[in-house]
Amino acid sequence: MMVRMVYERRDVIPLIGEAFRRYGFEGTSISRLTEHTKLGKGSLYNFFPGGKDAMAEAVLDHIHQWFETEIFKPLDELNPSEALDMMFAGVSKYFRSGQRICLVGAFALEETRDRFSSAVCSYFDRWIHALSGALQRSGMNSADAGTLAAEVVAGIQGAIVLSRALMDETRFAAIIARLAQRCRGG
Amino acid sequence: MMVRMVYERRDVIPLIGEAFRRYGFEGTSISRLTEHTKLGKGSLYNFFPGGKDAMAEAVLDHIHQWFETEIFKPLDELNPSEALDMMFAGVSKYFRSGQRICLVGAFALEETRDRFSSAVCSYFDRWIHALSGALQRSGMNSADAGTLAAEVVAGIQGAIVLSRALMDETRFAAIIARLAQRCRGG
DNA sequence: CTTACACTTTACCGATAGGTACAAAATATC
DNA sequence: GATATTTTGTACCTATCGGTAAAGTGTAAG
Repeated sequence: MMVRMVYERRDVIPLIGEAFRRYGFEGTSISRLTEHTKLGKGSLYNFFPGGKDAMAEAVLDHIHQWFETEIFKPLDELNPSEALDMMFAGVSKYFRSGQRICLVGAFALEETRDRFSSAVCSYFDRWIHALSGALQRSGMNSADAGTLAAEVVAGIQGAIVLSRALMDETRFAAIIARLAQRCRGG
Repeated sequence: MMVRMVYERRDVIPLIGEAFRRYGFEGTSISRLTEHTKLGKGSLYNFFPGGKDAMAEAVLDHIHQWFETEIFKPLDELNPSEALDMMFAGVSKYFRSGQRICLVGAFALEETRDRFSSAVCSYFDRWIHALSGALQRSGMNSADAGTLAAEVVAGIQGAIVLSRALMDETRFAAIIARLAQRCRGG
């Protein structure tokens, strides 16, 4: 077994993710990634023999894992009220009040959706079902919980778009607050 | 004055817009635009001496004009209930139940936002204010109307993201229906 | 018919795209 | 320390990128 190196595959995935966030999938060139990761082309293709597509796949998987442990699992297992607080606080921090985009949402809007459709689909599907489950455990009936869950997940995506478009972080916070309120039955 | 030709500048703008929608700004190459518009490179640069940026600017302007006459003006001038119906019906048709993306929203997520920030910002600003005005005329107080307007515009953007991610048009319709219901005070 | 101008076609430009080849260097195993 | 394996740097490949130049073609006004 090798001793932990400064740059392993798993260390470079978040850096690639940030580059995709900033420039989009098409707008991120390999040479831009070498600057951003401080890794040569050879190293990049050594870690990701599948090229840019494989990098995107790895990034999407990494994101899904983060949400799985930080958001989805708590929604499944914790008591609903606590889990909902955790979710809204978690996404506000993760998306930096809308200044950091949701890469999965951005991919859904691009042509790249077709290339990574299963990753994109499973992320949102998992989120909605986890949220819907928590809402049901908090006393909501199944149909209402499903509708509200989809509404909330969509609302978060929309809040990112809007706060970035208007370059106003407070928009994100305001919309998130309203969504949280409605989950509490307001 | 010249006789109306088959391809004028204004005829080609929607075609360029559709290409941007499908492939994104970075993903749309000039050669792809020549195929999509059936115009040579020379013709394109004759119509848009500023290149791809000028094309995007023209497309954004064209979109804003469409919304101005079909959505924003009615919200300003018609009676609120009628204007709201028109808005929800209009966007559902325009975005083809989420299968056709909002280019302005997509630009807000990309790096291109910085290049076209004023067009992106004014589009959403205008929409929110027009909607807020209609909601106020329907009896809502100013603060609530402003909050709900932002929520609805964000919700529409989120509905596009979600329905595309899940490849399910019915999601779009369901979320739009709920947003409409809340505008009617439900 | 001629002149003027709008439009199109074609060839071309340097830069950069994603990707490969391969030798050198670093590291791990024995 | 010798050997096997990973990791890295560099040079290189073809294709395409956005954009330009200029000659040619069509149309319209005088």
